[in-house]
Amino acid sequence: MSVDSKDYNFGDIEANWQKFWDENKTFQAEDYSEKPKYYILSMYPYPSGEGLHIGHAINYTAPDILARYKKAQGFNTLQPMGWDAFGLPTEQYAIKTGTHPRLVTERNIETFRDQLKKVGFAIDWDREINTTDPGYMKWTQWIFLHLFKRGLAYVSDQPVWWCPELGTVLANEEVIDGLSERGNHPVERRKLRQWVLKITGYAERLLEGHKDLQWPDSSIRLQKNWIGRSTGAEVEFSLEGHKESLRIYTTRPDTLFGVTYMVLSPEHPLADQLTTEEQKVVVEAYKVEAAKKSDLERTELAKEKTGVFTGSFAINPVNNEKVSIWVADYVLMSYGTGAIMAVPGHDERDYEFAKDMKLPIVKVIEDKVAQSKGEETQLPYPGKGTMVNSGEYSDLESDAGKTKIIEDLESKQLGEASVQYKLRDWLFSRQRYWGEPFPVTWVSQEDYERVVGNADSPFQEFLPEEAVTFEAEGKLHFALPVPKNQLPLELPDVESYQPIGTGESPLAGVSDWLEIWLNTETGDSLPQSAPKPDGDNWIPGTRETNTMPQWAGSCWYYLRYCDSDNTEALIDPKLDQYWGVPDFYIGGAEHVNLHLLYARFWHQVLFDAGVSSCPEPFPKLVHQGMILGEMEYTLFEDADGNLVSANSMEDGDELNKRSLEESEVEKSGSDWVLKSNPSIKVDARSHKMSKSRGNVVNPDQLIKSYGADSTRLFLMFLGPIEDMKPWNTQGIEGVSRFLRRLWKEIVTEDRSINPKLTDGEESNQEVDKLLHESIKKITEDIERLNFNTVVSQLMILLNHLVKVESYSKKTARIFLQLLNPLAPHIAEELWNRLGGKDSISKTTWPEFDASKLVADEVKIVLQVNGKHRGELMVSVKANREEVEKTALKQERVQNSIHDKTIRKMIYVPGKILNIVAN
RNA sequence: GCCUGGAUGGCGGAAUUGGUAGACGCGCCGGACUCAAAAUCCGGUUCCUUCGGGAGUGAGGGUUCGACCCCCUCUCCAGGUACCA
Repeated sequence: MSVDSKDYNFGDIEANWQKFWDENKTFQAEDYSEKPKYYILSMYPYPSGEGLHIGHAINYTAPDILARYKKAQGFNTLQPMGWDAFGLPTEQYAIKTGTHPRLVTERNIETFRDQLKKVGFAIDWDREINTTDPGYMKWTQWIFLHLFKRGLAYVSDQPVWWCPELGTVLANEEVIDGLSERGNHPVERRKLRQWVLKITGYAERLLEGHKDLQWPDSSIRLQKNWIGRSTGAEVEFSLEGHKESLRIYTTRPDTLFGVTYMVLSPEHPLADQLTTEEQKVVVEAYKVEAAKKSDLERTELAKEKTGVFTGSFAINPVNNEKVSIWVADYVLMSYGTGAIMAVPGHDERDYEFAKDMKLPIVKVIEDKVAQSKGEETQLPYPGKGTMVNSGEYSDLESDAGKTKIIEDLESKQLGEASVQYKLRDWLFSRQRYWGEPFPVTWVSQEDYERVVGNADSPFQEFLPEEAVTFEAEGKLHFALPVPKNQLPLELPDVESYQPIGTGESPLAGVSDWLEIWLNTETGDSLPQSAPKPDGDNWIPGTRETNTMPQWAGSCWYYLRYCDSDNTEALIDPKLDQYWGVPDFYIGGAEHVNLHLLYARFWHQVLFDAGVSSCPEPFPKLVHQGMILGEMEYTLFEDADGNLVSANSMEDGDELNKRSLEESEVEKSGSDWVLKSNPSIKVDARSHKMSKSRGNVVNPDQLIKSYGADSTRLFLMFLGPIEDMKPWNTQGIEGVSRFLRRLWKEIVTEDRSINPKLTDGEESNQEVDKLLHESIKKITEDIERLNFNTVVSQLMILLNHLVKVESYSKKTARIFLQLLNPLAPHIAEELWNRLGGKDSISKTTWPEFDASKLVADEVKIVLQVNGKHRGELMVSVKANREEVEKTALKQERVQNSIHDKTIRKMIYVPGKILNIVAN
């Protein structure tokens, strides 16, 4: 099995063992194995045309080490791989080149798979999935139907981000500062028919579920903030001269006495009614202006508050005071009730607005901290405190007052406690071709009711309690689910993937697919271009033209790996019982508020539907840090060619940048300066790898020059997996040298095994001790994912082995087992040459022998007043008195204490003796 | 603004419970081998020093016999988020 070579010929060795693993299915996960299961998952890649990135390599190497280690520990490990293959870049490439996206996708996957195999991952390739595969898509659509049936999917004509350049609508998350996340094109508001998923219905569950998750605290906090639960009250304000009342949401009912005006969002339904004749022109103009304003302008730094008076007044329910009602765009329609009570004394935004509009400001909360210092409460004071100027509630503390006011309002039916979330429902449709079609047919009300009335029809399974409808040109359309027997609903082949410009997807132009005759008995369909078949079971229908966003497929892919070929069910319940959900999930922290939240939502629905037996999809989550490009040094020049120090730049300065070589700069204090002119500071930092910056490191190139093992080792040696760390190509020499040294230590010039390796047990005690220390440390470090120190320890061990006269083959084999998770190819090869049968990947992880770790002597560090003053080797049995006596005789200790009196001595057995003297 | 992380030699990083700061590696310096170079091997490498020592983990203070580690204040960097009432 081994390669016939006297040198460390990593190219042949790696190809040989990769083939071996493939052919022997070494890393196949076994369904229903007796062994305990361990399911390791990494976020699957989007197979872009650019191929594998060094970030992918590091992302997949860490879990691969864990997978190989767990396998050696006796687990039935599952490490799968798949493709998140729907998506915009592929579609855009198709538009540009006229190639079918399916073809582009296949090609890209081919490349990615080859590249991943060349890194040598212990993946069970038999379970590979592809979100664009109809056999996969079927179940994505099936899950959508579950959401549909449960009333969690609805259609809404709503303003969405429309990107003219991309010809599509984007989700809030895909718009950053008014520009598209992909491509940085400007976006604008446009109203379009959209599918929306009611993720807000699961907000509470999503928060509750957090308590059982082993996630980084910061990620939990991020999701918590994103969901943004707040508690307060909804309060009714009656309106002067109107029957209706105005409902507002506040988190601070304790400030009700401080209300001096009210604000409606410009889109508020009562805005028109409340506008008096005299104010009509002003309010109308303001509303038009606000509607035109993009969110880009709303989020612009200059947050000057604007607004206009409606001419109407509201009555404060707690004190019957009359307050003016305004319209202002600092109040959002999409949060709370779209209207607020303004308390300028205790809210910064209201304060700012009140100042500008010269509205009254009242203090109703006393800042106790200021008070205790004898100072006045500074307004606006948004904190809690003692209520003042609040009638019968005065002198109560904020929290107590809050509770009491809510109670009183509730008893008078003027308000009630209320919980609000920042989280919005999930805009779930895209106007694209390359995505999952919605399994929905639009039919007339009459036809819909007929289907509903037919208890035997295959449509029944997914009919919602309340019909999903939308109105267009005065006609109401009803959403009929595509029955399970008709899934998957596949994409039609089209000539052009170009957006048709109306905002609708290219599918809207494919009439043979779009307009159908639908059989209400069987669910079958025919294009309307064909004559209508006989019988009144055939009704006309129109398919949904939106497609699902890329998130859809990734919301549940981890379940499919457990049963990737099942055509009858998403997952066999028995396999769900066996594999459950991943025991370990790793991926970028940037997915916390999107993919990870969406997937949790879907999973909870699938749990409710009985598809999964686990309440949460990802019980343990780890993020890997980004790899930055190599350190770059930048020099700045002004327009006249004068050098400018990096720290003295102003924002508005127009400066030319020039890249410098490392040899042109040096460090001075904490700054980097120009060698030729040390008064000029240069900018020194690592940047995110990007094509445009030209600092992308290609893993193929590294593997070609150094081998997959060196590459893997180096990626891990770079630093802790969760940290962001800069790349440094030179550094790979170190680990490469280490593997070459290892090779030469075991294989001699004539291809035989180095004669210094002996048969039988290890007879060198020092070697044995270090070996067992290494087993212990490496085992613990892998468990803690500290792979960088695993590499260090292996280096320390090898350095020692190289130095000693001889050691046993047994020791060498254990070394290879410890190395195997990180550098599996060379480990397999040398294992084999040392006479190992089969594959090292099938061997059991070595255990350390604690008895080998104890030494006869220990080193005691001597300190005087906490300062290092030498060290002492003493027997482990030495008692305190002996150590103290010997220590005091030491010359360096004597020198430091001779003119002082010893006050006390602190002794930590086996570690330290600190003599306190003055 | 708010919420998270983080800051240790020229560089990446180590120090697991408060106990020798700088493991391991890169780079650099010196040496061996070589006609020479590469590769390899050996030694050195935080700073200052009168060679006794002294200083030192972003800055300043505190707790402690003893602090990279705990507490307070501040600076800078990175990420997230932002009129959410």
